[in-house]
Amino acid sequence: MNAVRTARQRARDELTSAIKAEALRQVVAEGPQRLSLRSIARELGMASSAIYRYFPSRDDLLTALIIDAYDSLGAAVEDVESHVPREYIRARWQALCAGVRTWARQRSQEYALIFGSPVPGYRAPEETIAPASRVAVVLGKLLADGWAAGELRQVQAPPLRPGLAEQAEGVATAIAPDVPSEVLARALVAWTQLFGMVSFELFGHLVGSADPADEFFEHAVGCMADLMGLPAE
Amino acid sequence: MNAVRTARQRARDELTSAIKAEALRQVVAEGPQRLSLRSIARELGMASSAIYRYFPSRDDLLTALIIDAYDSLGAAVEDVESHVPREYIRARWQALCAGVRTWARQRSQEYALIFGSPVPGYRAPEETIAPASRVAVVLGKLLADGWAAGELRQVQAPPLRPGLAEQAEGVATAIAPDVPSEVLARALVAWTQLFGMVSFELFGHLVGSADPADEFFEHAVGCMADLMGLPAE
DNA sequence: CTCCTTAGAGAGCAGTGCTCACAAACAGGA
DNA sequence: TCCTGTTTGTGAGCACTGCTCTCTAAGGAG
Repeated sequence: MNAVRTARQRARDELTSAIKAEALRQVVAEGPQRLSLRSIARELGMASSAIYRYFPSRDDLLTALIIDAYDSLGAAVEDVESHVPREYIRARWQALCAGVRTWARQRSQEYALIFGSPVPGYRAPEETIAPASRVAVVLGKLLADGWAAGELRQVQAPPLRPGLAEQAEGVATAIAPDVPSEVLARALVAWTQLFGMVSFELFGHLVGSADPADEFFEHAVGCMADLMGLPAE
Repeated sequence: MNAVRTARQRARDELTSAIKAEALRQVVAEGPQRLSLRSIARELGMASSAIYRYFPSRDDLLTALIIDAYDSLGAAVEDVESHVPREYIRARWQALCAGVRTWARQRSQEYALIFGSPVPGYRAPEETIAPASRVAVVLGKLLADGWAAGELRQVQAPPLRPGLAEQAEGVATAIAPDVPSEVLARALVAWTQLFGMVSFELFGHLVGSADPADEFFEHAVGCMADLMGLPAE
């Protein structure tokens, strides 16, 4: 194994990403349904069977795209959230939410790839876990900061059943040390609300009620901030 | 046109539902991806081209399944909710939520059909709207009852921007007359939370945090009940 | 009984994912 | 430098898909 990659390895890397790029192009243009290995091969001027030297199956190609999508979303959210001064906890939450929504609207097919219905029989492989949790990590940090600064208001809510308390504890130790499980349980509620709302907007379930969804989105983000006890501003 | 259906019409109706039944069987067994007109035809002992006398395309068959799924969900939720005494507003909300979740877990492929990513290029046709709103109607009624009985507590929340107020007003006149738009806006938040949570559970996004999700579900339902100002019990 | 509509059959088209045997190109050791 | 084993790319081929077309054979209404 050499630090200088061989010509073969370089070519392989290049073709691998060329295939992914063309695959992504097709998914964006026509949705994952119509992603076709043969047409990728055609576009790249190679035999369709050659693709299989790079991805063992169509599903594996899709999985690669999913990982990239998770990473892209994570990076986008990290970016917008990082531009908010650390002490403005609520603004950081708002930035996180806006980041998710903006990314989702700009790259709806990739969003659908991650948060839409999983392909039947498809089990998310190990390697999706880390990129998938990037956004959650941002939320965890923001809560930890708020808690450490003593800025999280007490919120009246149902007490936690022991199993849930334990689960929340587990999440805490993973991404938000010291934050009480009551807060994390409610954060999980806010979390599912956020993605539920974005999914509904993108998948057309808000047509006829809150579409366009800009103001509704802002309102919901505020409600959830209150639910988590984030400071007023 | 006769009240007595002709033999031909009877045969058509029967075959239409036989096709749908076999299609549903396949979707449940292997997911919508693998639904194949040819294998339906094979299973029914007919030529594949004959299917097209009943459904102009594969997508149309899927649309028919989607409508059935909406109706099935609506009926299930209406049923469990109707067994709760009318005056227990909070219990009715809990029943609604439990009904959605139970149905979703029992018929996850059909749930994915409705709330998963829509097929690209697919626009929900007119005829899906009515069955799609059955569950929403249940929620609307429950809120209207609570409001009429003066049981909805005031909840402190961000004020509504004019556009959202108008949208909420529209929803109100459709399914929950007289209920103030503030309440309905928050109900929409609860609504998206509910389906976001169920989707996350079904699609595996809670693995590693709140899985199994029973207690988390109960907690979230309670939080959302509070958000809407539903009475304590 | 006639005539028109409709249901079904079967061949065929263009496309798919994926496999396999084969031939080049490459990489590293002798 | 040659030689050998591994990688890459090829093209034919299999079994399948959605969908269209033409043709035949059954209803059903007058």
